[in-house]
Amino acid sequence: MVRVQRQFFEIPTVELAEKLLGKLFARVLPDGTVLRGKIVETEAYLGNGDEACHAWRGKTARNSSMFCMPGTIYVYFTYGNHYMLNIVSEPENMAGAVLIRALEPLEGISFMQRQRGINTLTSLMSGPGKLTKAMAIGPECDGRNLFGNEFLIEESPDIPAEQIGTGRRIGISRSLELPWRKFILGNPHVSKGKPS
DNA sequence: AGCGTGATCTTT
DNA sequence: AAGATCACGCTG
Repeated sequence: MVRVQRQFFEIPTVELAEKLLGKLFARVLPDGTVLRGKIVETEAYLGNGDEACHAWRGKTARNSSMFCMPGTIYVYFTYGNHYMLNIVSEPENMAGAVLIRALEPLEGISFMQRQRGINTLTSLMSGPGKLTKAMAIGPECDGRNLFGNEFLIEESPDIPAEQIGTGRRIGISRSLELPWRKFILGNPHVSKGKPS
């Protein structure tokens, strides 16, 4: 497996949301267990002009890692239960991130199933809250990055444009008009959530 | 379709 | 200090 270069993340956020489709997200646990999934659904969030973005009003304690260098990981807690995983984009001190909404499980599946308490595949990581639970990603991961030995994005061929679906983002109430959700058409691991 | 669950942010 | 909101997931 070949990791993507640092420059991979240094492109506009919406473009990055598309480029990440098909790439592999991997976590290596301290005991050497490898968890790996293919990114099949993403959403772009941009600090400037996007009222659905946590950082649209500026930097706060919660969203501060969104202002870090591209390739940083932004993890936050919501709805009293769920952690969300984002990959930070845009130059340092600018806010932007791509929410990872769904992964197709590839490796470490028994660990993931144990984490989730289920034994199916298509509902294992088909949602942003599900995939963090499956990969045991919590608040301690906020602010880490994809350049060490724990979290990696690995190369895989780009998804052809005709296989990429685009639409409104899910579960938000503002900036509904921005078509910044991207997903692989027909992939069974894409989340079942519907746009607002 | 309805609700749990708790941090964060806005408004008083 | 109180109230609203929330980049969700599960039951029914």
